Amino acid sequence: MSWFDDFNPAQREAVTCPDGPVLVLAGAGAGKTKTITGRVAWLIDQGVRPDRILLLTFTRRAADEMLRRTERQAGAKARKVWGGTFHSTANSLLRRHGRAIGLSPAFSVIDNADSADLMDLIRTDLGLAKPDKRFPRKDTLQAIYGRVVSSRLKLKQVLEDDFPAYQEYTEGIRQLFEAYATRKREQNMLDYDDLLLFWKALLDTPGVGDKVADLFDHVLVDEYQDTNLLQAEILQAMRRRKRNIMVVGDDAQSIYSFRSATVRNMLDFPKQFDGARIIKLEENYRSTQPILDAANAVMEQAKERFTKNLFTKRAGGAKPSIITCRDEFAQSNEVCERVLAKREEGVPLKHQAVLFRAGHDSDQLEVELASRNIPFVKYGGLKFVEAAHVKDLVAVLRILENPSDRLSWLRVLKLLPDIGPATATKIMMELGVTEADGPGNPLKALSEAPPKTPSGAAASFGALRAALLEIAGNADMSPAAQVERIRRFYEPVFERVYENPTVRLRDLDQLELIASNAKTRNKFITDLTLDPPSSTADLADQSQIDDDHLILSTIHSAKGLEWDAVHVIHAADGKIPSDMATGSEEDLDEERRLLYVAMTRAKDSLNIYFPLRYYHRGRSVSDDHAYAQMSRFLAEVDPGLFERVAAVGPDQDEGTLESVGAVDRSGVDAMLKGLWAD
DNA sequence: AATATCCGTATTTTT
DNA sequence: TACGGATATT
Repeated sequence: MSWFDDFNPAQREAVTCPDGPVLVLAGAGAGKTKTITGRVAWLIDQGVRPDRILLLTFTRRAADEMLRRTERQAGAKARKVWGGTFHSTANSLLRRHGRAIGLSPAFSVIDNADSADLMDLIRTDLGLAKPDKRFPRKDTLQAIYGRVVSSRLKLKQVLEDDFPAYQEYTEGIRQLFEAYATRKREQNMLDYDDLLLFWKALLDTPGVGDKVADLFDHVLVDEYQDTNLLQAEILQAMRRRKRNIMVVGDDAQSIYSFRSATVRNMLDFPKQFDGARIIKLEENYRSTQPILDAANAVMEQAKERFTKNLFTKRAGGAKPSIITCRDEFAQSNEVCERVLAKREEGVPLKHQAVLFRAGHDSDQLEVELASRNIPFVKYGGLKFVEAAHVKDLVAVLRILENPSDRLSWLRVLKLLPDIGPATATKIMMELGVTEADGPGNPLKALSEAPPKTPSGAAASFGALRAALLEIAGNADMSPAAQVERIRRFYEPVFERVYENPTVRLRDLDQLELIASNAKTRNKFITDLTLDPPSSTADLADQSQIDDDHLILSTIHSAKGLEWDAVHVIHAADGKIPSDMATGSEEDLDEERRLLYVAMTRAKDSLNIYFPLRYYHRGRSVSDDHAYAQMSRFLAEVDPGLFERVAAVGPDQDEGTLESVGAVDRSGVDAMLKGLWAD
């Protein structure tokens, strides 16, 4: 078998090991993807049915990439492998088998923002917002809830550990969460946490649980260090009869603890799965030794340290550079220069990436790239589906899909003039949009007995009604056509509600474009929440994207990827580590791992930039600025591991007028005096 | 009851 | 800053 030859002994062991639990510890660049895809291909080759293999990955994109690679080795039948994220797998399983636990297959999936809105609603309904003002706000509630579910800890414990300021509201919060769960159940809605929770519940249900678990002969899990306790429990339940499971991960690359991911899952795996075989992949095939040396040095300072150092047989290579820039503008300039220089050396743009901590860290660079006509695609930090206007339009689709979805009704109705929460509630009552999924049919009511509305809202309510009824009465309408039809109602409304309609209008175009790729409305809505566009390329007209383009990405979104040349920007204290994450040693260690992940994405060339000065953006034209320190993670390692460079950027000193002629204050003085004369 | 205005505060990463 | 939330106004 030809593809089989270029595995090293450890990889080969992982690929061909016999049935049973296996833990693969794979350092950065050790051929993790290759090993997993090799394993899947090998299993298929051994006669395992592809549709009985479950491959759990971190993103939809990773799953697609792996299946594509498996296909090369095992042929087209590899397409039948179940691949996806925990959440998307839960979604599929629950749509098929959810009836067994009283879940209608048409359930809708809500994102964190919707979940927070619903909690906010309940908070008001229960009167919890009133008595004092320190009751947690909706986003905090959402965070607490997610933490309780995914860490499997008690509410009391979570509040004590992570939200001590709210401990006195424990009872109120508990009440609210109970009501929240009930409402979701009544309205047939699942949030992200529920997807996992219900999957677990399905597995725990006598009779059904075993059947679901037995759907798969083999389960493989990528990026295991970034799973949470609930996910580990799901895996245990999935594998209680057939114990064939392989998990692959690297404890040094765990960067999702904010989502309750815990490396404990990796450490405990041998306990959870008795007799687990442990295989270590330590040889790095990606980076040059100087890059690895620097990355290892950064990790050495971690408080808690697991991994041994990575090594490579790749000889030579330049030391990574740390480039000190005068300010952010100089940084952008320097990145552009170096990217272009690399391209001159023969490294195409798409084999280069610029990485950063937060989505907006690339804003200034994007301006510079655009002005120089350097094409780029950005991954991560996209807020497309969270934008209010996108949510508005999707809410109309949600109403059509699930007419008892009060949250969406409320959102849409409140857009209309003279309709606020009170009137909206009244209208919902008239339509029979009940809490419970009752016998009433709101759309039928809308058609037969239109509710009374304030006179100011009459016209736009009529437009909404027409759109809803037309789409509901036309079963053949494609998702894109539905979006188009809704826009006819929405755009006039939207121009009244939002300040800058023109910019936002483009998002609606993009939404329509995405809809045109969807088969059904339900799938469109679900995909939008479960697998939202993750890059600017997902949003752009494909023909508009240059063949060769630079990659911009948050470090989180860069996970698992590699490039010839990597440029890490904003390596300043306050950015990496983020100011928001310097509270505890654990937080700091995670930020450190983040930098480690960024550095180990590089194959041949690694440039790390940090601006000395940050201007306070905003208000006046003053030159308010603060000086930054180099990231503490870099400052504390042996300077000999890096090449240090200073870049001042383009010359900004253009001379001042004062130096050109004589000084004349008389005009200004007269003007100032004149201000106060009557 | 809806909307305009003001004030204070959080501010990241993603399924 | 920009946004959410509380208060003032229509």
